[in-house]
Amino acid sequence: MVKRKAAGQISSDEDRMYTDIYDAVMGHRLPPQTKLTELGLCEIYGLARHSVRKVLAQLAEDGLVDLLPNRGAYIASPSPQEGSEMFELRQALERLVIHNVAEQAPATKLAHLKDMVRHEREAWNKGDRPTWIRLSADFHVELAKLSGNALLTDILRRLVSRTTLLIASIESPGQNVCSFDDHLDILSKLEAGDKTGALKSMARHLSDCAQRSAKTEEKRFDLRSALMQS
Amino acid sequence: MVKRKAAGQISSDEDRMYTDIYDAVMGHRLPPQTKLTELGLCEIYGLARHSVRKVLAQLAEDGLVDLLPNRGAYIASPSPQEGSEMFELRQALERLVIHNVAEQAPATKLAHLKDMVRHEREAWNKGDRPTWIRLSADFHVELAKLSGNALLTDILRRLVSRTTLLIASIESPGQNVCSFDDHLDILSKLEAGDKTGALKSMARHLSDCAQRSAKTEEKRFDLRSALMQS
DNA sequence: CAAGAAGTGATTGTTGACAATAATAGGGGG
DNA sequence: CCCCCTATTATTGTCAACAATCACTTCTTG
Repeated sequence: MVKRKAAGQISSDEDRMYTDIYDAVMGHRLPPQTKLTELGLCEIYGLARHSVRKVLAQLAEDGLVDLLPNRGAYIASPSPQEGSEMFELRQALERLVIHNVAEQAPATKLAHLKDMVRHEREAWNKGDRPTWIRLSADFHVELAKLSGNALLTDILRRLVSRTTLLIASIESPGQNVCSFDDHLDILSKLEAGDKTGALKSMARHLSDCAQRSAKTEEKRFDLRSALMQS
Repeated sequence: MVKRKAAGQISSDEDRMYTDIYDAVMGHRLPPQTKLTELGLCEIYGLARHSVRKVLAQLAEDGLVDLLPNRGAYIASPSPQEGSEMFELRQALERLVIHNVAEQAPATKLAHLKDMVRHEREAWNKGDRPTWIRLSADFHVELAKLSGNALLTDILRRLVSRTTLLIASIESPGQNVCSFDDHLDILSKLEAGDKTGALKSMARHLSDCAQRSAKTEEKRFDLRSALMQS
């Protein structure tokens, strides 16, 4: 469950709308550039327009939707440029995460993460893609929590959402983009007290993800240019 | 001037309110924990309450005010814990900034920054503390812009605001907390192509700032405990 | 006299109506 | 036949009144 800061109380319906859209985006039932009309969401969730706008603002803040003035809310579609910026940032931030966890976090806390990876694998095996994608993202956020830096966790949480949105738009279901094997590898390095190894594993993991998403975006671009010629 | 993303158009009055409060906080004319009542701000800026609430939400998003449900908006007062978290993050992010600027940015772009530092020194010499603090913060943001990573710039901008708020609450006007000498040092290292040196200068600069703010916060705490005994 | 409870005033949160803007469809001129 | 201009419709942005909540004063009671 995604936590948000106190900014006017949050009704349970608003919370539901947020997570619904989040899940729908991650399961790419809501493809990028889909328009979300306020009135439509009002009817679906029985909320006042004001509340809908509040949730949309939160989604925009987390980078999941783009809010165009006088034109409405659209599911975000990160450009390749933004994609590489995200991963560059994540490299810097998750390096700090690993550093702090390796230095400070007790090994007992890592058990929780191992459970998560187990569930990740289960979801993958069952073909439950939305759950898998969500857990795959949560792994990085939960790891960040162990760093003890709340600010870092919050920023990384948003960044992971955006990254996941990027990945969710990839249409190759056979390819696993953010492997639980990698996650398990990072965990075992941390358990063994091998900080340098953990740093390397994380760096490679992120670099792999970045490359994969960049490649598929390139493919998408080629496809478009191919259509242009016809 | 602080740029914000498109999220419903921004009237010039709303913009003015944002920058006014920003400046007032930085010049510590608005000390932490000061309450900002909506109606008061409405009268001052001739805005509707709705607009005021929108700006307050933005300020909260940037970490300058705390928004307590049903209790109103208060100028934020970062705890020592948050303070150290901020600087830890800035160390990681600004290392990335320096790295990118050293690798990519053309030296000609650095001229602009040199001008800024000049103005910084002027403001300091004139005793214009608000302007100095603002320029001192802007230096880091403008440097981040040269990194070419818009996401990084945006995150760092908020972080710098929060840091500056922390620093602004320090009551020793004689002490310069974020020296332009340091800024100049970083610039010259970058100009000379000395990436390692620039990284070190930046790291030391931030570490100095962190230490100073931590020290004064400790002092404040002592003062409070002293009052408790009376 | 102190502590707690109820009432009052001030402040925030929400709802619905109105205004402004952008997307769409239809018609006239080139 | 295509393009541009205008009218209509749909959607977003803003405003003002209403409801809920909180802070404070006053009154009662042990």
